[in-house]
Amino acid sequence: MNINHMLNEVLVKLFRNINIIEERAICSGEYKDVTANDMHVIEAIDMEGARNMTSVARSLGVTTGTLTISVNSLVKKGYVERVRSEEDRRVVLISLSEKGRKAYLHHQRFHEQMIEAIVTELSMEEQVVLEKALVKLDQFFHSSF
Amino acid sequence: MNINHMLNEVLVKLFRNINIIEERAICSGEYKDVTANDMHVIEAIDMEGARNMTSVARSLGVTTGTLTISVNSLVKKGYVERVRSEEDRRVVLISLSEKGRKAYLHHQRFHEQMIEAIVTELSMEEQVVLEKALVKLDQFFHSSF
DNA sequence: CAGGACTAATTTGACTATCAAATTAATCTT
DNA sequence: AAGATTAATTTGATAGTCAAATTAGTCCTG
Repeated sequence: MNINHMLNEVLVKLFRNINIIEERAICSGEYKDVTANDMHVIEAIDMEGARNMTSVARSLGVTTGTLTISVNSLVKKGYVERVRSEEDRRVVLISLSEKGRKAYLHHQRFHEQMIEAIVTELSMEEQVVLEKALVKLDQFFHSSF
Repeated sequence: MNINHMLNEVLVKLFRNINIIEERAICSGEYKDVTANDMHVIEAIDMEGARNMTSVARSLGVTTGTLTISVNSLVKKGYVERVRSEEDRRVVLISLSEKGRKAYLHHQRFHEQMIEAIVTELSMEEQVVLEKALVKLDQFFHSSF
């Protein structure tokens, strides 16, 4: 089996399962009520400061209407706080609650474990090659779409 | 910035955007009515022969109920054909129509271009390293979930 | 400074994807 | 032939998504 087939196979598998995999990782902890989508929103809001709906929606690549629904549920579950801006009362600022910040950090550990599992047993030179390949993949996506 | 952080960043980006990216690739062609999910079903049915619902559902990791809905829509759009098995009349065999096979091949080209973009400019030694890293990634997913 | 244009967010209506559980229909077993 | 099993579909519920309509607030211009 050549490298192209290998790569294709692994990438196809990732394409198909990446959400399922991440969902399982997210739900396997103490944060059973957090969906993969919820976690993406939590990651986008980020640890520090409060962001308005439009900018978070844009960085997630969804409409603000969609984000409103997601945030409704995250507020109800207690991960996110909603505050109307004082400067411009049209604007809604969203930020992570204490529980939200904890969930965020919990998920970061999943990412760290994943990276650890991959780079462990790879030499420095090999790590550099992997990085190079991933950057190429990223460029491919940016150039094509 | 160290290698772990870079790897994490690229992987997180992939995790977040991989479906959006593939969806755009699928819809950007002449097959505007094919969703990413539709394409996964088409890939699972495969070019040759007819497969029954249960086995396709299993290889997709969804329930047969879910697959029934997906196949309803694919049949309506003309990508998939449904035939009751003669040997066992409980069984439904699904296969790609001519249009379905064309869509499948069209999507394969996207995969090939992607692989090409990654492998190009990597030496043989580097390709071997990349393969090793991807096997690790795959193992991580299998062992953890 | 009032009316109109614009902007931010939410709501609404529609659709896709998903599951578990109930149902239907066919086959196998004893 | 009855009961158990199996394959697929249907049903009822939920999440995520968009486009378009709506609501509410701000800005601009005559």
